[in-house]
Amino acid sequence: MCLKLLLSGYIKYDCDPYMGLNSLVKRSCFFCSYNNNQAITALNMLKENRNRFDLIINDVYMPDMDGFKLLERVGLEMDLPVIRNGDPNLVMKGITHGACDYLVKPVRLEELRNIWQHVIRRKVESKSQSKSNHNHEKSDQGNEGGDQNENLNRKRKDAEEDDEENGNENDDPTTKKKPWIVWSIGLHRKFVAATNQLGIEKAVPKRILDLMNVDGLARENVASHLQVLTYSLKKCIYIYIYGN
DNA sequence: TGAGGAATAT
DNA sequence: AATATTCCTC
Repeated sequence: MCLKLLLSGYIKYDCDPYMGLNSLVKRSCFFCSYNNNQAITALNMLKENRNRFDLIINDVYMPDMDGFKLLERVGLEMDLPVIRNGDPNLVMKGITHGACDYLVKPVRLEELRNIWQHVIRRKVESKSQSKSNHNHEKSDQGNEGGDQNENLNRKRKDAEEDDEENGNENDDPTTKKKPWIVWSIGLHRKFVAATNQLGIEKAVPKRILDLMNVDGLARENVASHLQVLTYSLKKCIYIYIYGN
């Protein structure tokens, strides 16, 4: 059995090894399609391939549409499980809007396996209802009867917030060494906010840097980050169009 | 000169 | 892998 998963959201932070989700997806035998970080694209993909996806994981933060709007429309027009992936503080809002589960990054293999089981069961049930039951071939992990019945409380404490503002107390002008910038979630959010505000045309390192207004951040840092994101985006679009 | 961006290095 | 640095172009 092959499940189709639509990952929708900011590419790097949802799909790439930075968060470990990509490798987990592969290890879980998902077939995975990506789209870019535009909710409207995700919606179009879903409409064109109504029966192509079994599961949707989408991110809370999407620039062109309120991510919750996507959630509502998917829930109204299609019968698909949607999993939110993002800010734990928005979990309740996601659930009231129709999400059936949520993930908090970084995602662990165990969590993804539970979802996998859940989706398999749902798929098998619907198939056996419409027709005589099929035998599904092996599922990779035996995973004895763990009750995965709607465990909606899956909270994980991650000290992922709070990042920049790391004082750099010793900003001694004589010995200025460039700090190693870590693109934490918070810093990345600033980047995304600045990028969205600028628009695709004007989102160049200098302007992004100015808007972010982060102490110690250099234009080169933003340029490097931007390059990686752009590369990831292209790669994911390529995979979506041409396959792996 | 300075900036953007691909290539390359760490 | 994640980020920095180099290098070429405009």
